[in-house]
Amino acid sequence: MQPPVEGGVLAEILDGGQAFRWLRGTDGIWTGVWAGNIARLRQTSASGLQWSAPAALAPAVRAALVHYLNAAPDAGDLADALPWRSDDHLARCMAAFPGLRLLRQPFGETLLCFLCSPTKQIVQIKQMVALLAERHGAPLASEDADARARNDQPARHRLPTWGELARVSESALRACRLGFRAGHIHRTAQFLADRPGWMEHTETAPYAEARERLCLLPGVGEKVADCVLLFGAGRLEAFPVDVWILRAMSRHYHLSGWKPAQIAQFGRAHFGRFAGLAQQYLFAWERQNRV
DNA sequence: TGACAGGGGGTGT
DNA sequence: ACACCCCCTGTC
Repeated sequence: MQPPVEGGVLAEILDGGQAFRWLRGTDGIWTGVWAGNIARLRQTSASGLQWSAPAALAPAVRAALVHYLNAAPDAGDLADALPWRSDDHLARCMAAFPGLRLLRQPFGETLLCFLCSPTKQIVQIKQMVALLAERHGAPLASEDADARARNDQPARHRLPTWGELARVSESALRACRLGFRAGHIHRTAQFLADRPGWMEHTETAPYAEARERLCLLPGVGEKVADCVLLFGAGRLEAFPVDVWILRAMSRHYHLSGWKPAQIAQFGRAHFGRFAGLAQQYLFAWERQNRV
């Protein structure tokens, strides 16, 4: 596989707020689950990456992983197309996180994870989705039950589908430490159950239409909609504005006092077609240099 | 080791 | 502007 990253950038990609289902073992190996896939990733050198998967699914996981990590050889071209030549702060962010990239996660799973995200930090979001998977998601078919028993490890589960979530009570969701997010997820599941094909249509609709449709869902506002489109649908024009981006734009672009919607519009205009990638660099830099 | 605030990557009213 | 829900974290 094409070496995707350098240094600590792998952690920023897997555990920096795009995805919530990667865990780092004490040995430094990352284990992640998405859709029916499970993979282990290890940084072997400054820019080398090693992966493994259960033997039965290794060929499928290899293909899925290349797509998921956005690791095609031309992935770097996207970053080069950003206006770093005329934007000193962006250039600085890009230099600090060489090889940073946007994941291509399953659309429905991304929606579920970001419905869990409001006013929560990464550790807590990971805890919620882990409970959702464990209690309401199907066990991964590929895992070797005997090996699990020997290691005394619990089975890994995929996240529940929206069809599965539609059959889970709100109180059962609340028991997954979701707080007020349980109602949002419950009502979104009912909404989707009543509208077959709604998600598929939304995933493939033009950006503006897809964003409007997502905002119809309970608990989805402009920020969450943009995260779902950016991390779960490959829409690089999406520019999620959270408190970190608000802070970054205030500090480095002299836009203090601007409202999130204005910042989003500015971001798309200033950074161009791949504004969402620029957002990810700014976000990573701001979070690393938090006060 | 344990109790106790404080605040959190947003949305909806 | 404020409630929503409650878990993590820092502090005593």
